[in-house]
Amino acid sequence: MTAQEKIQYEAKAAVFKALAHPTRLWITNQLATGERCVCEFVDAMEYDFSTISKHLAVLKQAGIVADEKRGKQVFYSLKVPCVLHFMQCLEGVAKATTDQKNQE
Amino acid sequence: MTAQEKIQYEAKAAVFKALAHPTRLWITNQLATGERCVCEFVDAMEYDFSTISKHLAVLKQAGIVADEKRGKQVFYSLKVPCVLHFMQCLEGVAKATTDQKNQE
DNA sequence: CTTTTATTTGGTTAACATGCCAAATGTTCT
DNA sequence: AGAACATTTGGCATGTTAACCAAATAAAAG
Repeated sequence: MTAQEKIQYEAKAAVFKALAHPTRLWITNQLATGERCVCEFVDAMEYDFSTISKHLAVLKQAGIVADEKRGKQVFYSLKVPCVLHFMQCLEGVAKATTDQKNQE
Repeated sequence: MTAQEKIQYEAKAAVFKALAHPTRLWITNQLATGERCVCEFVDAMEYDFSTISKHLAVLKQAGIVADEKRGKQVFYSLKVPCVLHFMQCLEGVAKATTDQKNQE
């Protein structure tokens, strides 16, 4: 593996890492149908404002979402729609692992 | 979010988490063209046998790869090819973040 | 059956992630 | 300007991850 390749894999791994949390995955999925205000996420989840805000910062930093301030509110939107396709593909994998857990 | 949905997102996040490491992403990509023996990964990377083995265990646990012992060696293969498509899609995102880093 | 080869498992340590609270920032309304 | 609202930032406690080394297992060869 060359130094260049290493950088490439690190960059891609960072994107996976940003998505590797149920809350952030849920947020991403919420953006499938269009932009959302931070307040909408907070209302729908049991978490603190600051917690949601930090999750959004992680997604933004990874280049997965974009933010735009309009008035007092901040709206987030999805920059990488292919995440949704991949999530769909994982439907089966996730089912297998949860079934496995239930068996134990 | 219902309890059922929560479980779904947790299961999918677990898959992202398993892929969220440069070494594991590289391993996954190596499997694109077919199965590989553990020893091949160790030869190509600078890491310890045990380190590689643990990365493979993470991928296996997540349902991303399958393992098969043949003789003294263990061969790993890719169970979820759509990971490769997604990695390809991330080409652009990863490039943007590395460019951003270079600018700093 | 002992040695060699291939791989996994256990233990340890340092770095990182997550959630909450409190405080800071920025925007609109009065 | 000052109050009120929406969001971000900093700090802290707790839990998790990643790497190495050493020891354990498992198959094959001598």
